[in-house]
Amino acid sequence: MINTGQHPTVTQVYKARQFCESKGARFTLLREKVYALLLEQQGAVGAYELLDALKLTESSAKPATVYRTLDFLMEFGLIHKIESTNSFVACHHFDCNHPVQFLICDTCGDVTEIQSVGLKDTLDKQAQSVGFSVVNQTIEAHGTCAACQ
Amino acid sequence: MINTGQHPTVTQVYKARQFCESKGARFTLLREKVYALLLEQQGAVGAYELLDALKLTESSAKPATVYRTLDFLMEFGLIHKIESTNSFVACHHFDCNHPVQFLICDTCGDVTEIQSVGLKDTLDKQAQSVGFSVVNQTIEAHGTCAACQ
DNA sequence: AAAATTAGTGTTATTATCTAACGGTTTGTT
DNA sequence: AACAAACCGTTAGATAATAACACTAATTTT
Repeated sequence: MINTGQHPTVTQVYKARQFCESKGARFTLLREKVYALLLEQQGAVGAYELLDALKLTESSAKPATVYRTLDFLMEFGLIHKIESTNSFVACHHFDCNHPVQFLICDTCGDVTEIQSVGLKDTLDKQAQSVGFSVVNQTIEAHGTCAACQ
Repeated sequence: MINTGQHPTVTQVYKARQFCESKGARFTLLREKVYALLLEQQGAVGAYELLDALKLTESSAKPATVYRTLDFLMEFGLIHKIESTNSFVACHHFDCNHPVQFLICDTCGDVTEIQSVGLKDTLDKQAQSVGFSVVNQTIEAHGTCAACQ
């Protein structure tokens, strides 16, 4: 790690660039900006909220701009979509290949990512037992986080 | 069970009416129609697809009509929303109070409901271990069903 | 280096999903 | 009968997402 002492977002963006380039994908300025914006958010953000933020430095940004960029970032696992709220969160450990589940606090909006292999396997096995082969999972829990109780 | 020998939908609608009325809720004609329509579908249906079907017998139906009705049916557990596809499925065992997870076949569109208490508990415990208290869960697996393999 | 190909972006338009608000009607309660 | 609550019709609009096409930048091939 070269960027020791940098602002967390800077470090994370650097990691993301390395990661993308190592896979032969281009981490363009637009992609960097969107990823950085998501990193700065606490909780998940809708695409249009993100669009508004992006417009501050990219006046030409339009819905398609954002959705295309989000698609790219999702494809490489740099961000995740929260299906139950149609919103997006940055992922901090795209490099390891863990399953993903979310704890979404309905009070403060905070989103915690957990990576339970056990949970994933349990669902896979349940599916297997009825002959269903799982390609991807959506596991999201809504409730109240520790801080809000 | 009084309706022995009836068409499955008829029986199920009857059960739903009993269930709602036992809870002091009105199972109106509109609600019955929407629930029956969902029962007849295989797989999940979007609200607008449902709206089109409903219009055949309820020409005044509008988006709000459908969404209000879906909200009611969800509140009483007669149907479920599939968050990852913004669509809806009828539930056949609203009377028992099991957790719900879905297996969604991306090939044929079929949706299988499973009720794994173990899966629910596993997620609850994972959440608890970080002080998060779960109110409701969204668990959906996409992949290929037995018939499509 | 030029040409060809691929990937990325700008832009316009449109579709899909969902909700707010208000008024009238039906149902249940006092 | 009067009242309150729940339900539905209707209009309007908000929010979420995609299609299609032209143009530009990067990469690969020749």
